[in-house]
Amino acid sequence: MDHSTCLSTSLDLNLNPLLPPIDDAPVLHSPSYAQVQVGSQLSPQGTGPQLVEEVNRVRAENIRLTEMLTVVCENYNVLRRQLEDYMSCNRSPTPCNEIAKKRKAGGSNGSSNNNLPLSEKSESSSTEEDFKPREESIFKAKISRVYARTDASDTTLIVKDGYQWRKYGQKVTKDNPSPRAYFKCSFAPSCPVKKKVQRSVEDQTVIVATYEGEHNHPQPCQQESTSGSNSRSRNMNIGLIPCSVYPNSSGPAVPLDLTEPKLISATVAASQRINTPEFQKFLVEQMASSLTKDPNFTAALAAAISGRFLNQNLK
DNA sequence: CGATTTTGACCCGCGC
DNA sequence: GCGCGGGTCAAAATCG
Repeated sequence: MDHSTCLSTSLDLNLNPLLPPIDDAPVLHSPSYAQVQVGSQLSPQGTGPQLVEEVNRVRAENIRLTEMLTVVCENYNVLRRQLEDYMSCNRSPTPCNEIAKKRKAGGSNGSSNNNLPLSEKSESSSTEEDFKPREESIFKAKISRVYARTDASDTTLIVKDGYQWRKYGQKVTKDNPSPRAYFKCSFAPSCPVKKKVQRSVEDQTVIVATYEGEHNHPQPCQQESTSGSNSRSRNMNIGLIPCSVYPNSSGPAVPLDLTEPKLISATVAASQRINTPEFQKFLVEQMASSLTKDPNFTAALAAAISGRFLNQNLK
């Protein structure tokens, strides 16, 4: 993605040149915005040295903002390359270990660790040492939370993450009246991933899905495989849409865009998806959204654009 | 009939 | 040692 693309498509500030200057804009204490107000109130007849000086200042501001945008886009490209590098580094099919998973030493089935799937048997052996340099970051990725908003009337605990799950238990926990559902990946025992799904205490329309472990296989689900209300595919959920991620930032582990657990746990699928136009567009939108939420940036950009309009009018 | 879900029972860690 | 609570098992039920 080049800079021009970024600049031309992503910054939807709703600035319409046909519209008159916004007078009821929120109070901004940015000096740039103050300059716009001064400039926009100048009458065409005001052609003194003061006006020339003002125009020059706005031009300089415009140039400065253009440079800022260039820097922002360059930073974006750098971050994107780093993300791609990270994805490719984690493309190894070796499943990562589950955190501190304690299997019963002698369970009711009398089994020992010999019954553990291969991915778990390696847990305490060399694998742990092999990944020691990156141990901390990987372990943080082992348990992740996804917040999905659903209908309050929807009683199903479904989080659309693209993987197929098999429910193996349900419990009502002490701190939450809503039942907690326990799922295993349908590829178990070869895939050790589990997830717990429960409605949020604060907001019943929000489902909190806690993932443990990482999938060692790509997403099995295809769109056409889930047609109808087949109960056996009820957990074969397709495509966690970014907007379904809980946007509230008050939570301790709100996954946003690139740290979204699905992307981390399914690095293979993610690394393929990152090159799709949809993902690129999503990244650009996220970037634009972050920028436009910054009042200083918005004010400065508005000043630059207004200055350009003013500049054109004076020509 | 096989795959999946449901749900009560059981296991086990932890705090007291 | 005991009770509590979260997590898991497994038989029965359900579904297509």
